[in-house]
Amino acid sequence: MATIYDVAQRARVSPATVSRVLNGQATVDPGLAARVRTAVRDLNYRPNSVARSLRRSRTTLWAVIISDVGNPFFTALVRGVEDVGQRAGYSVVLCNSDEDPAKEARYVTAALEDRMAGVIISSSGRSANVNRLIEAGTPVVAIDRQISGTRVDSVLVDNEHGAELATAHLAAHGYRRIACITGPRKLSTAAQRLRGYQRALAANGLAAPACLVRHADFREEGGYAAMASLLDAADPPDAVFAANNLMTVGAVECLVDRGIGIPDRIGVVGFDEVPGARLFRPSLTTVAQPTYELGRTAATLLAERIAEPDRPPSTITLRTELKVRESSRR
Amino acid sequence: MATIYDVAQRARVSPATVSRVLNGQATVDPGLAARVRTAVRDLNYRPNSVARSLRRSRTTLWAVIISDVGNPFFTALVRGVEDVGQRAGYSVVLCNSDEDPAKEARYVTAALEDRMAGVIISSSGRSANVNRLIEAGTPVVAIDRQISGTRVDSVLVDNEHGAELATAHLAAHGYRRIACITGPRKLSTAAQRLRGYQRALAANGLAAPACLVRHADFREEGGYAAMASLLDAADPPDAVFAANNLMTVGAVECLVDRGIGIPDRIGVVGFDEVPGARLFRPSLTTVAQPTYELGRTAATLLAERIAEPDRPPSTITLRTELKVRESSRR
DNA sequence: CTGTTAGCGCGTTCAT
DNA sequence: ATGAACGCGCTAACAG
Repeated sequence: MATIYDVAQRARVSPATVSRVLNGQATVDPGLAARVRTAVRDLNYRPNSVARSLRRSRTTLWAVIISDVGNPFFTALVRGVEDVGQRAGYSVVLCNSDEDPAKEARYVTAALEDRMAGVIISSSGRSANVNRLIEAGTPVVAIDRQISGTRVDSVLVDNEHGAELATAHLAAHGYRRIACITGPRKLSTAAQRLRGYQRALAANGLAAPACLVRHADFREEGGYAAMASLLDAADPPDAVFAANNLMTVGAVECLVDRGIGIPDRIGVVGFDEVPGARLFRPSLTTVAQPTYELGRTAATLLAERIAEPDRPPSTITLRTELKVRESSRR
Repeated sequence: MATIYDVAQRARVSPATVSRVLNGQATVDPGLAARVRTAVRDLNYRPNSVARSLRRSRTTLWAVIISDVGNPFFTALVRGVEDVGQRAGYSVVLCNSDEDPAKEARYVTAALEDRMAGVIISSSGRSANVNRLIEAGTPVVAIDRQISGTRVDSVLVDNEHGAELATAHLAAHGYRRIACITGPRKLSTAAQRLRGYQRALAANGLAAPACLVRHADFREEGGYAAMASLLDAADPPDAVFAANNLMTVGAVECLVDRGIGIPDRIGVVGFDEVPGARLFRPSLTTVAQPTYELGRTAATLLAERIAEPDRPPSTITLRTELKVRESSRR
């Protein structure tokens, strides 16, 4: 593949002039510039961005580390990141950690070695990986999940408030034994949504026995198993709040399999919009998150931090919205 | 950030020795190797893979260019690519073209400039972009969609056969006016699935009037509109074969909105598994594709081509499977 | 087995 | 406004 020297030779100028024409910084004689552009076209020249990155000591790559590419929540988010990133001249490397801290660590290592311009991460728990990036001076933005004990730009949603609204809504519709299927203990989102649930119960004078709470894995299977376990308990619930989209699907599947009517025998509210929800009857009440916006915001924050590395970290919290549909009204 | 010279100085060896220890090619005196490893740890040294790539004239990045990150078909595929790629030492850059040839062209340019080690592409129609890659000597694998007029490694599924099975199945269950909602004319998958549909009709002695065929956009909205258009026609169908997953969802939504019973008034079969299908009653009959395997196979092929650039291109066709469920039996 | 040297392709001084 | 020379960090070739 042609190099800048080949172009220079063909255009009878120096490589420096070619570089100037291509990057449009300094002024170049129009005649020479035209010769250069012709030579570029003739040789089908593409600048080598590896050499460029080495010379400039910076790349145009962002890593987005998420825990599940199969979850529409994350793909919507990635789409938001990508749209903003591409506009700012960055390519996005999608890294799927599968909720596995070891895999996440490998991606962080790769981001470090590739000298990525920035990282957006929805971390699977511990702050160690994020700290490695910060120590190396790599711009980072935490998205969706909070990093405890580390000051870092973050884009979150009002998890506690959303969960509280969802639970209060169930209480307002006469449900009394409201269960909660939340996520892994280590994840901030799971903890915050559980807290919102508990606060709503307290505010409505309802008991919040531990036997109505399940910690699952934020996946469909986990939601199914948790729902089954709640139903098999001594005193089953009459409503359930599931703390993410896939677990909501699992829980509903379990109810359908057992022929338990929604919303009559059991009311259901899920956190985050559910894939395929439109096909399901009754339609599902959910706490909607601005997923695409989440990605856009994180990308914007990352671009700003790259431009201004020393400014203090900021946290942006986006609002959720309760979408009342049929699954929660009896 | 520390360089290989910093490490060499601290370990009192030459940079070349550090390189040898890190890459494990040549043999190095155990004592020196230990000193190097200590220095690496002390300085928290990370090799600069930009410099390495420049020196070696090759990178460890693959681009996967797909048309819709929001479609579970593509995310499953990407997951397969990524799993194989990571094992072979490659990171995967996910590029979402949104079915837009211009956006696809930009990603191809980026892949070229970044000297990516390889590209896996589900191209949105024309072969021009793929040809640019081939001319530049970049290893390419076409996935899901065939590239016409260009010899290139390809991983496809037996679209025509799958569509034929689906349509024949509807005919066998007594449906007589079977419609087809297929994709954009330019896409090989759309054309092949349409041909399979037509062949099955012919084999079963059924007419195949053009008024029963719709070309939509492979998205939910398109499926919905196409279904509506079929229902509003003079002589509506009693069954429909939808040529991809999202259009199936759209078509079913349309039927639900209009209160048209499935499978009694209209039988439904979709190509590719449908997101959220498990929640839907009646359950949907589909032509299942080995999506994850598709990705794995393409990645394997790409790795092989990188190792052996001059071997003749091969095409691998994976099998689909008809999953008979409730939506097609009356 | 180890060190010295050169160069991957580019952008950026510094002269002119 | 243009060109010559250097070096980003690394690894491969060669010498010792």
